[in-house]
Amino acid sequence: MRNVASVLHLDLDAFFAAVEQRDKPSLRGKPVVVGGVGGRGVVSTASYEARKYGVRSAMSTREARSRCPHAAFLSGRFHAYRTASEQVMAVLRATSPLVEPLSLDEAFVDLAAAGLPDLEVDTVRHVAERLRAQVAEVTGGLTASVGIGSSKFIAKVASDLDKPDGLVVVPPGGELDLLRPMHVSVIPGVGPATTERLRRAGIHTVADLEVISEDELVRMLGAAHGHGLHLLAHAEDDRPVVPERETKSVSVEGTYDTDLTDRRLMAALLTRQARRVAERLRASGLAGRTVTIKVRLHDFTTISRSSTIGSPTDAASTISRLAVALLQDLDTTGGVRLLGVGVSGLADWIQEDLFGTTEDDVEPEGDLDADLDAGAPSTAGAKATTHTWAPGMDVEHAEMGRGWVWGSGRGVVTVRFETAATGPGPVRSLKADDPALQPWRPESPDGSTVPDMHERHR
DNA sequence: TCTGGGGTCCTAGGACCC
DNA sequence: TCTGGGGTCCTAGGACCC
Repeated sequence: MRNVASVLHLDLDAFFAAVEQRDKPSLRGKPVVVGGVGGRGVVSTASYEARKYGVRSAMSTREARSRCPHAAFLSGRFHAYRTASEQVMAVLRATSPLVEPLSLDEAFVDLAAAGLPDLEVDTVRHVAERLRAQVAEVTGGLTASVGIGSSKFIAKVASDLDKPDGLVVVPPGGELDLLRPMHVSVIPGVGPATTERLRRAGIHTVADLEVISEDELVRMLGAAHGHGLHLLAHAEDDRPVVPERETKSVSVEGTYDTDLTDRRLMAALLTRQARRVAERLRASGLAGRTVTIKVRLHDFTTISRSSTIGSPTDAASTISRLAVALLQDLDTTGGVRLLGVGVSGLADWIQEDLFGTTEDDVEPEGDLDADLDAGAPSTAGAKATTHTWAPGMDVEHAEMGRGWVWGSGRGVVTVRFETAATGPGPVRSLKADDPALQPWRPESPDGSTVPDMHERHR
């Protein structure tokens, strides 16, 4: 917690529904529900007109229809939402370099990094009013609710206090007075399960929580959660605003309108999902070692199975083969309502098989593999070297100029390049004799660090 | 015909290594 | 023959968030 109100939280009001109303005037002033429109869909966002009828996020669309039959039910246009979101984030970033998006419609802004003359309440309030006006201007009239406080927690609570289209600044020193009467569920991380456990212990408000010892909370909720809750109950929150967060996993899942019973169909659906995961991994320059499938049975019990391979992959064929194999071990009698595939254990580099022995559905637009094959050193600037290792042999990294080659196993080498054209990133589809090809430089300042991966092969 | 999709973080147990 | 801990990795499940 800071001694000034310098953390801002901005939340776009009923965002998806508001974009629809903006783009289709006939929907303005009317109830609009955006979400899954299929038999098993749920509400993503309800306009304020629809909320009057009790329609809420995460409610099943069926229930929303029964509560508000005359609403417009829309499945959503994510491209439009992303565009609007990017416009808003650009406005925020023009105010401070420290902007942390939480989703398409929400972000924290660190005003301490905004270069303001001071961080007095009046000053930050003016900044917020200006931001809200700019948001409306660049998005064609979308409104946002803003909260400002001495921490993320307080800013987020504050932005909720005067929705929609509101602005609340919590002056430093006023945090506990604000929180004490509130229900424990205002604390981030306190969901239905935690609320129920606390309720059984007679704890309902933040004030109730405040007088419980940390030890007691840790006993009740576990180390991490108990400790975190104890801090937040005392309004102690030093979490920084972090602009970039590393992706940890990529997944695709789907719920089907009728339960699946045909295993061949399930395998085909997993394969299609694996392809989409692979596409997204490649688009982000990522690859991962752990493939996980998720299976939700007819009775809503959810099962996951994972398997981890020796080196990261972004190949649809590898991901789908592992996914389908994981499914084989599962009993799905009774039917499956959801299937999903995910990849985690991500690295931002890729292992190539130089000898072309894998079934890979990657279409190499250039033929980096072939050029590196058989020890053929490639090219200008890159000077790639090929090594062949015997099974079980220790593999060490080999420095090549300012770049690196890694490898493990027989005949497999991992190469990471960067090009003048694309900047850092995997460039597997580039021809090896492309003059733009430069060896990738390790990111550590002294150039001596190699990824952890290496340790595993020794 | 209750209960989405994309994520993050935590826990607990077992394997394995030193 | 018995008896350790500590650390890391992997797996499965659960809570939570938007």
